[in-house]
Amino acid sequence: MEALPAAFFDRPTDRVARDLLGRVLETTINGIRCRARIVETEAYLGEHDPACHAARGRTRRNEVLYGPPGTAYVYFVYGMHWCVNAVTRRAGLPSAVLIRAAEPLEGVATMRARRGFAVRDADLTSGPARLCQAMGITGRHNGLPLSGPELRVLEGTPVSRALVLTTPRIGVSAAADWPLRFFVAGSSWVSARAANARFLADAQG
DNA sequence: TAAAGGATTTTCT
DNA sequence: GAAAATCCTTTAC
Repeated sequence: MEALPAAFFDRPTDRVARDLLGRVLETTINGIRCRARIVETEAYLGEHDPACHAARGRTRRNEVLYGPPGTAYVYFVYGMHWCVNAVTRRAGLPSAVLIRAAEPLEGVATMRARRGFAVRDADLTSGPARLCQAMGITGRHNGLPLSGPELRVLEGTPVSRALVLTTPRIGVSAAADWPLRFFVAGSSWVSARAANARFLADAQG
């Protein structure tokens, strides 16, 4: 399977987020290969998007967002978790797609070991920080191309149907009421947050 | 089964 | 000093 070219990511961010569903995230760390099929993404559009890390301009933390498309933006949150993004659009335009959940395909035993053997299968990779922990992605990978030896996004098989959720933030600080843009494939491996948003969307008709 | 609170540290005000 | 693109455990119903 081929890695997606940088040109794939040099497009409007919401389109990249939609098109990443069904693609395959691959890590090869210490010679151990893990693969997972992406089932949930989230688009962060740029400096004008208050949810985006670049909303308040360029800082040391977010400078990778301003770099070329097709690189990994890996950041640390809540004092303990890593999350991985694919940087989109040309250098100077700070936007990215957060990879929120995936379905384990290969290297599942390693994922289980990294996550702790007590976790249930359904919790292995169903969240942005869970996914990074299972795949072995850390700050070491920040700024690396997504077609490198350790970290890649492969062609996979794009999904024909997807759910697009534009929702208020759920379960985070109450003051933040700007919309988030989730893209979800039909899968049982989505995060609790997307499942909740999906439920709310259904409930509202 | 849902809701609430803690963990833990970087980042920016 | 406060908040953060989260996860996990505990507590209550």
